[in-house]
Order: sequence, then C-alpha cells, then structure tokens
Amino acid sequence: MAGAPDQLSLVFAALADPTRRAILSRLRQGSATAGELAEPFQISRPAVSQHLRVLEKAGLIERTASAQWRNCTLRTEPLDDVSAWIDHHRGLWNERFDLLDERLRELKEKAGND
Amino acid sequence: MAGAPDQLSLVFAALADPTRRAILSRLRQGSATAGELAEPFQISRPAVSQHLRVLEKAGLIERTASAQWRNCTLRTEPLDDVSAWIDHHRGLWNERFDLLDERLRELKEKAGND
DNA sequence: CTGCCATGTAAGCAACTCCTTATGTAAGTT
DNA sequence: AACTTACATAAGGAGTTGCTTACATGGCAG
Repeated sequence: MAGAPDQLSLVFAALADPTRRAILSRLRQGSATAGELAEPFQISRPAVSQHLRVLEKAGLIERTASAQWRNCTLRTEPLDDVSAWIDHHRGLWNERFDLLDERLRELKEKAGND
Repeated sequence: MAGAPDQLSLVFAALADPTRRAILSRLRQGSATAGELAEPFQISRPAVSQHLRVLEKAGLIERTASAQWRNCTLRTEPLDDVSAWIDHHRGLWNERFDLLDERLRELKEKAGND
C-alpha cells in the first residue's frame, strides 16, 4: 500500500524529470497533441504517454479528448504552491520579514518602557 | 550506468520527499546536528543519514564535521535555480521578457537588412 | 465493414528509492 | 585498555519509476 503522496510531493516529483520539464517548456508556447509532444524525443510514444499521466496527476497539464487527438494544456496553479514553498525557504520572506518583525517588537517594548 | 542527472533534477527530486522538506524547514531556524534532525521523525537514524546525503548532493545542505558531531546548515542557492525555472514557467517573466526578446530579434533582423 | 491513425493500457524488466538491521569509524569517558 | 556517543556505510528487501514491446480502443477514410 502506497498511501497517496501529498500534492506538493507529486509536483516536485513530476518536475524532477528532464523529459517532463521539456514537455512543460514546450507547452509554454501553447497546447499540443500527444504526438506533437512526443516528436522531439527519442523515447517511444507510450513512454511519453506515461509522462503525460504523471504531469496530469500533478495537476500540471490538462488533457482534453477531441476526436482521436488528445490536447494537452499547461496549468500553472501547482507552480504557485511550489513557488510559495520555495520562496518561504529561500529567506525572501524570512530573514527580512522576521527581522522586521523582531525590530518592530523591540520598538514596541521600548515605546512601552518610556 | 546511470548517467549523472543534472543539478536541477537532483534538487527537484530532493524536494519531492516530505521528510526531506521537513528537514529543510527545521534547518530554516538554524543549523543542527544529524541527531537533532532525526529526533522528530519515527524513522531510523541511518534513514535520516541517507536523506541528508541526498540533500547534500543536491547542494541544499552543507555538512561539516566537528568532533563526533555533524553540523548541517541550509544552503539556499539551489532554490534560486528552482525559483528561476518556476517563475519562468509561471508566466511571471514570460509574457513580458519573451515579448521583449522577440522584439529585440526583430530589430536586429531589420538592422541587418538595412 | 475494413483498414489506418492517434493514443492509451498492459505486461515485463532493469534501475532506483526508501526503509530496515548489522557493522564500521572516530572522538570522548572511565 | 574497554565503553559510550554520534554518526556513517553496507547489505538486503519491498515498492516505485521509466523504459520497452505488444495489444486494445475509438474516430475517420476508403
């Protein structure tokens, strides 16, 4: 039993593969069919299909069927979560806002003691 | 033969594990020894040790040995690369800088044709 | 209906991940 | 010296990933 991994882990895992990142890069220029996405790669179609499934599970693409073509479109919402996590741990927020917070508290105490 | 994965893939893969993300979160409050990092988790010490090695290979932590203690410190540089990739694919940059790029290329061509 | 085309699914395999227990290794303690 | 502490590494196993080939599905063209 696997015990489904959380969404953030799914997204990070999806992005850990260069082929999948290349697929996403490609989709940045607009949606494409599975065949178009497979073309630039040396790997087989089923392999690409499996990559697409991983990306879909991570919420990074959306697949809509029209006739025998599957259209893939980029979805960037999961990247917002990733971005939030990353920024939180880069200290863009922190070491600045935490210090600011502390500074404010100091000033408050000082003002209180006057 | 594995064929060493690129650094960005290493970082994404390292971040795909909740335990490792928790370790990084913990390190945000300052450096810690391997033992301190292992304590909050139910898994064995060797398991934590292996997680630390993955994080080290990804460049996300630095381990320095002093006596029999291994001190782990957070390194955020790899997160900058991740952040750049993410932002690039979120369309924060894009729709602005790609257009600028294209515009520059147009101007260049025009200048060449003169 | 028959056959092609685009794609997904199934089965199988090598390689990797993540955990375990057992065994180093190096520094401090008695 | 023997013992403990703090960690790493080794070996092994269950589960997952990423690829392959072979087959199934479903729309379309003759």
